[in-house]
Amino acid sequence: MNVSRNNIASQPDNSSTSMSWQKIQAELIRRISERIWLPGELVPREIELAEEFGCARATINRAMREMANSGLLNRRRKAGTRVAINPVRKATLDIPVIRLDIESRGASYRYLLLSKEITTPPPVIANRLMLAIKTELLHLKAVHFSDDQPFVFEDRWVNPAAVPEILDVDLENKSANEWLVQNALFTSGDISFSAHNAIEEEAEILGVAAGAALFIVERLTWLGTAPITSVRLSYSPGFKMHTDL
Amino acid sequence: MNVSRNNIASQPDNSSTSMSWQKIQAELIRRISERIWLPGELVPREIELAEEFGCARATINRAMREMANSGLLNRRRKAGTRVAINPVRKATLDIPVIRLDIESRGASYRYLLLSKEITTPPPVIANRLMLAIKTELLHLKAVHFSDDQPFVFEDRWVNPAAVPEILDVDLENKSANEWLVQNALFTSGDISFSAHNAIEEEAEILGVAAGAALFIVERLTWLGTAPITSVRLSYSPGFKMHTDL
DNA sequence: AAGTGGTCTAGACCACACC
DNA sequence: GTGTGGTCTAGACCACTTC
Repeated sequence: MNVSRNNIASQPDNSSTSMSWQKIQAELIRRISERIWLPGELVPREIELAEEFGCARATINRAMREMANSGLLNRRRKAGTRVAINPVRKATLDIPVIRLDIESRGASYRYLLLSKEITTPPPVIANRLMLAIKTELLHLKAVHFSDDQPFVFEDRWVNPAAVPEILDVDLENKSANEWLVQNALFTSGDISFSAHNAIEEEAEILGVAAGAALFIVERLTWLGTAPITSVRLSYSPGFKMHTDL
Repeated sequence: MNVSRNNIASQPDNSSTSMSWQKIQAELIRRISERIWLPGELVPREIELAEEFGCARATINRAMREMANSGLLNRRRKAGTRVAINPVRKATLDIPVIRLDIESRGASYRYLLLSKEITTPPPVIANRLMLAIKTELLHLKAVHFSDDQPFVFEDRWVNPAAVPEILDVDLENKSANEWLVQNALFTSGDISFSAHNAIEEEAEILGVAAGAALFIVERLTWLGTAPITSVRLSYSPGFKMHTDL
């Protein structure tokens, strides 16, 4: 049964391609951005739009569901779908392995383990990980170089109870960053970004003046209810984290 | 080799709920995180999984499509689906209106427009916006206060050709940030985050010492091929941008 | 109680990439 | 050519929320 799925005005007819939901989404976005549908306004029901576009309700649902995910629409059962009043744009940041991040910028990668010891963490770290203060953790410090320039200083605490294998890994040659990404999938975590004036240790390691503005990433990851690792990355001045919207 | 999880007939219960694709996704994630499916390994085809789970192929597709979006799987037509070798975790950052950001932290919001003029931008701004250097733009400087403390300094260039209405807006009382979010949906853009030592102007406006580490957000937005605005936000020391993974 | 979105199904066709 | 994922359909049932 061939479906003549071509009715919205005079679309130059990609009826041969299966881009229907994306075209519908583009049209809905147009109606919002051109203020044909105003912020806060109730938009037609899925069934009505399906009739208008001559497609199945599932196709409309796909288009609108993704718009709701990206913050453009608010949808509630029974209450219907409304144009978001404050369209919260969501930016998606990739959190890559540092080596790949550096190499993708066309630079050479080198890694140096500065220290590795098993010890009890300071209270602030224990609290973040929700572990007893006397719990012994693996404490690592390392530098990642880009074209032989210090690029990022890594200060990491790992909970061996969550990933015991890490105690046997040769961390001189493979960074904990990379090993953990490949071997310890986490189920949840959080990340924060901030700026911070370099303290002496950071300045010395990164080869910059004390007080230089460093871009700081702090990340905490969990496997179920077990904390895996807490890491603080200090990026050399000049670093920018970039993404498209 | 089939696994006969004897679930096809005797689904314990959740047949009453419609959580099927999410449950399937959770099971697939379990197989990856417990290394039943190894990184780089080809996983069964959609049809095979549909048979195994006793569901339609579309349900498997929904589960796996979202896993591919979040970087856990790599999918290619004909080549099949593989477990990602370097699971690039993606963090989703909300980019809210500054006022709402401050208020959601439980603080009071105040806004002060420092300057507003129509002028030609410096070359670096014109280049970023891909406009001729002599194009006249609206240049705004403003501060957003949180509990009467300077929170972020906003330095913005707006292209009136893209949003002529902004010339008539009372920007003393409503920030360009908020007006643009509500009135000038963009179709694409990019954003970058970095750290930067406060120069004198920033230090004075934010009430901090020169050289303090500031968290910088630079954002550029487009409506189709027309540049809308380029903005640089300098956050007071102590600011952290946070998200869950 | 009723209306709306969320999800599922069984089948179909197609685009794309590998052969 | 051929196999895999990407998408679409028409219909169905259900969950959630508001009435």
